[in-house]
Amino acid sequence: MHSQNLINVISDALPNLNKSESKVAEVILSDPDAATQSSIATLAKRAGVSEPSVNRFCKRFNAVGFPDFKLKLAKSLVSGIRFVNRNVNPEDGVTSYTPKIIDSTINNLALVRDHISHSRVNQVVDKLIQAKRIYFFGLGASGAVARDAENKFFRFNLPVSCHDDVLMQRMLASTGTTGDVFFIISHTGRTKEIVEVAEIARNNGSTVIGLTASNSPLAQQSSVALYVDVPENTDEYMPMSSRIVHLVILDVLATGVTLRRGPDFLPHLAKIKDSLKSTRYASDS
Amino acid sequence: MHSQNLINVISDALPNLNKSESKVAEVILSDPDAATQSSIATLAKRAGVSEPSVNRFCKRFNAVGFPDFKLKLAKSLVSGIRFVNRNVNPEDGVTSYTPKIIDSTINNLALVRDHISHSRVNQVVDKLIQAKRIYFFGLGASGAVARDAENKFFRFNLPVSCHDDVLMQRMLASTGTTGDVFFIISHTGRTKEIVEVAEIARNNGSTVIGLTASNSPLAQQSSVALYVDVPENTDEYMPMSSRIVHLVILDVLATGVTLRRGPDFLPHLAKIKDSLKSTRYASDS
DNA sequence: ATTATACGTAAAAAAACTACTTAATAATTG
DNA sequence: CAATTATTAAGTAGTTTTTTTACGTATAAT
Repeated sequence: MHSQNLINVISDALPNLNKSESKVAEVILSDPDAATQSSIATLAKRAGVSEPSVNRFCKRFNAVGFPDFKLKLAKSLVSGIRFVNRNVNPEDGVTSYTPKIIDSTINNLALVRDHISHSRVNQVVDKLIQAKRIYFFGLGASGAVARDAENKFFRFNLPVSCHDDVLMQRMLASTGTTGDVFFIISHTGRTKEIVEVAEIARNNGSTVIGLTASNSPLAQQSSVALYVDVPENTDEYMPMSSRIVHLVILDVLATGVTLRRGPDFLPHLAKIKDSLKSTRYASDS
Repeated sequence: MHSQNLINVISDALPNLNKSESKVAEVILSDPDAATQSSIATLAKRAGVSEPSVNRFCKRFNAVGFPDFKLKLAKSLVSGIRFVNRNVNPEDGVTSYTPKIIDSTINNLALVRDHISHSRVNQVVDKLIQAKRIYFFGLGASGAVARDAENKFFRFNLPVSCHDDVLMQRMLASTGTTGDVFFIISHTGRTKEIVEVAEIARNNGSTVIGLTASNSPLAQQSSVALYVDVPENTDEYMPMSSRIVHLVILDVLATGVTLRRGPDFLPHLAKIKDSLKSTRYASDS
């Protein structure tokens, strides 16, 4: 898998290490940040081992040598530290909670960037390209995401609509046919109503795309599912950021569709953009 | 300023660098990842400068020396913010456009994190706390943002609504009074209709909060304006990401309000969360 | 013309690595 | 079961690479 955290890898391997290697591991784990800044000699001395032992240690963990190891260690420190200990707490002022929330969102996006299945994205783009009609469904916060998606996809000259009303969703799903794509957005993927809607749509031969958590009932009911597993918020002050990840994935999909349509399609997009010009005050730049 | 990303720092400093320094900067920016893995000699050669020049370059950017610089560079690469001189182009496949779009979004978020005015955020939180009623207004893509905001803020036990219909907005603005807060979201801040609505609301003694571009007519009409200046997309394939930035800022504001309300308010939020439980399939974990 | 700044050369210092040796442990056989 | 032999682990010393420093030259600015 993509860049596993080096620190975790080391502490996992701890029991399988031999004497001097575990000494080195101990020192590194006790203060990883210091390790990234010390020379091989310093580290060897602190661990009470020889320099080549440290070097061998590095190579065991798939590094080219000591400097390369330090680099990898430093990298895993950044992503690690930002996850831990960056929760919002009641004492925080604007200066702390503002960057914390933004950083947490950034982190989630970075996670998705590294873990999303490109082949799945491609499959979804395929389905969207072939669609005769697209429905975007979501409830609550995902309703707003569906709304945004509608606003993006209508540009493709396709019948597109979005619905956040359970009854409407159910009725549309039951009248769907082959060629219809139901794009269903749900953070948990466990809302009964929405899973049922997915099932109804599928039974009618429509394509169901699920943007949701892996291993969720919705993911199982989907023809193609895009997994977004944003770490659960243990922190009550931290806002839910799966919405944002969903939006960005829809951006990715829209781009995929645009690219597939080819350069002949660009003038159409430009026309839509221009249509807004007269509604605006001229820019002073 | 908040721990600015080293890569951004370098590209910001680019115009102030002298000949050989800018050569070094060019090489590093063109492929930062490669830079972290090369020796000072390799880098110097590639930049066409001497080794001490590279060393001086490092020190200029507050590093102890070359190795330390490489470390810091590596760290800033992970923190998510990759250097995005990388536009989407027609030849891109999923594997390229997916990370490009996500990276660009991350980049914009990092920019806002580093440039947003904390005192303004505080002022807006003040206004929201004092509000007797909040209206979220937006058109087009910002309509979806307003929708999301409504979904977030209704939890505060306040009359909250969102509107993306110009006529509705106009009527509500004209009936607004002191104690009403009109939260107006607009990427450009130049849409005539929405600027007029802001003016009407203000003339009636309501508070107008603008989430929009600086130096825009809407910003001028607002009681308090939060500036979001996302760099213009020269690239036609790159989606507009100000929406996402707006959403995250609304997350920040909601958190600000929650914190201001104090811990007594948490049970209320928990109750809302619990109310959804029965609508879901049990989690298998 | 003089001073300051920018850049490079060359040599010294530091750091990292390699090859080789010794020690410790495990396995095998008399 | 002890002794010998493999086998693995760790260390020493020396080599190579890398980085830094000190100094000198060139170029630009005053």
